[in-house]
Amino acid sequence: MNFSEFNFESSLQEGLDAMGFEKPTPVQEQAIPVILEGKDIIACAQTGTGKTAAFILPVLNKIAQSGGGKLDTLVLAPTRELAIQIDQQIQGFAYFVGISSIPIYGGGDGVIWEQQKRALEQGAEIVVATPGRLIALLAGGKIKLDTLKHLILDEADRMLDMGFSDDLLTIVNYLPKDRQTILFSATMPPKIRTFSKKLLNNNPEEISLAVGKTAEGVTQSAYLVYDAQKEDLTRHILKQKDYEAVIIFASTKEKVKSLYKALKKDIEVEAFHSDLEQVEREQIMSRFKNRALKVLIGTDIISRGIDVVGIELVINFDTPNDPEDYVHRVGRTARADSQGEAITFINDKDRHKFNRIEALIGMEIEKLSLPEGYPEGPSYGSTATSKPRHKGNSKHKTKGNSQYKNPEKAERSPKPRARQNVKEIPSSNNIESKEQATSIKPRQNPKIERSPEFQEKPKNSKFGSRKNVID
DNA sequence: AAAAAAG
Repeated sequence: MNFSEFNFESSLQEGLDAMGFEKPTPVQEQAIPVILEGKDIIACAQTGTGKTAAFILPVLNKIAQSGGGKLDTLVLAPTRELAIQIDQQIQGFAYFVGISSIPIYGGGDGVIWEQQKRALEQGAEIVVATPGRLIALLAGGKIKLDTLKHLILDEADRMLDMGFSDDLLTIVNYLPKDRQTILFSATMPPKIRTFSKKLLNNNPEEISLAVGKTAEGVTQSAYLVYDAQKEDLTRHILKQKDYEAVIIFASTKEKVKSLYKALKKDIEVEAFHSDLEQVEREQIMSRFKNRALKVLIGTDIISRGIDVVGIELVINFDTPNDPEDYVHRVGRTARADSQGEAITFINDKDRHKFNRIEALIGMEIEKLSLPEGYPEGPSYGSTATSKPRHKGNSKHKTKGNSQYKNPEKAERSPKPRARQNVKEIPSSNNIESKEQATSIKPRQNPKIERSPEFQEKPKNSKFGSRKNVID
């Protein structure tokens, strides 16, 4: 299969040639003909599969055929970063067909707001938006969507999880009934099905690609640790290699902030979460994408979709609450067939969460022994307060990052251990006392200082020779 | 149970 078989307009095909796009990914191969036909579509596909190109290429082709000049397509995304990124990718393709796209999202201190208003006045065929700001614009009559032909919902499951259901219905009320609706979702829970009935026409085409799978190029492993050991272990891991691009995920904004404060003393890191100013978010993301920043600590705001080429290591400082989030976090690495590493910290309370993750991805992830000199972490198969639990899922092991691998521990089936009743690390333990000392330090101002050299604009991806697996 | 998104 080759892109040329879709019979795109010559300008679009030339663009694809110029960008080095030859073979469509599976989701592109399945979705593009359906969208070209004009049918509504529900596509179950994960990030990293080339989703953006899958929906935008056929849409661009249709706009090019119609001559453009009118607002034609609305793309909705759950986070601002995702909206920005989708817009940039669209611009990369749209350039070749003389079509324009603008991003619409909140935050930004009025500056971004002004830019967005100006862009809207100039007009564009495609708008990529987060729901809140778009509704504000619609309500204020600043944007008209009555010429719209295509509605695309990206990460629909996430948007519903985030409580956007009502917002989406509000937006849809502003749209013509006679339109094509394209829904992408990483998962297909009943909630999405019910919801899609409200937005899509009677007989949408459904396509589904492998879901809940982590990329093959990712070496996954985990440590059983006490919370007090996590920070030190993070430092240890970061020292093992001269990593160029690492994301550390923590489960709350407060955890992200406190880990940031602790690590920034001797490592150049930034924190990424929704409490930051939008300009800071964009600057940090830009630095990270440009490799000016090597280590980023973030909440799940950056777990989905964010495409940074060449992330070598993902550390799950906290076990993700939602098994789907594990797949998404880990999916930040090993993109576009590259290699990557994912290490998850599991504390005593997170064991059941991790079991659910292993069930979702259908394999057991190797539990590594803590490095030399570290006190023993919690045991996996039992808790201090309950009877030892059997761990049924003794499936095949993943290949290990054998750096700290203790074969004896990795291979044996978990069983109650001599130390299993130790609830916390003994107070004589060095790590424990050191960690506690850091954790009771007074809060610092969460505002981040920026030096002027980091004020550069995001890199334009327009002419980048990016592969078609970005989304 | 927490994350994000409109001020």
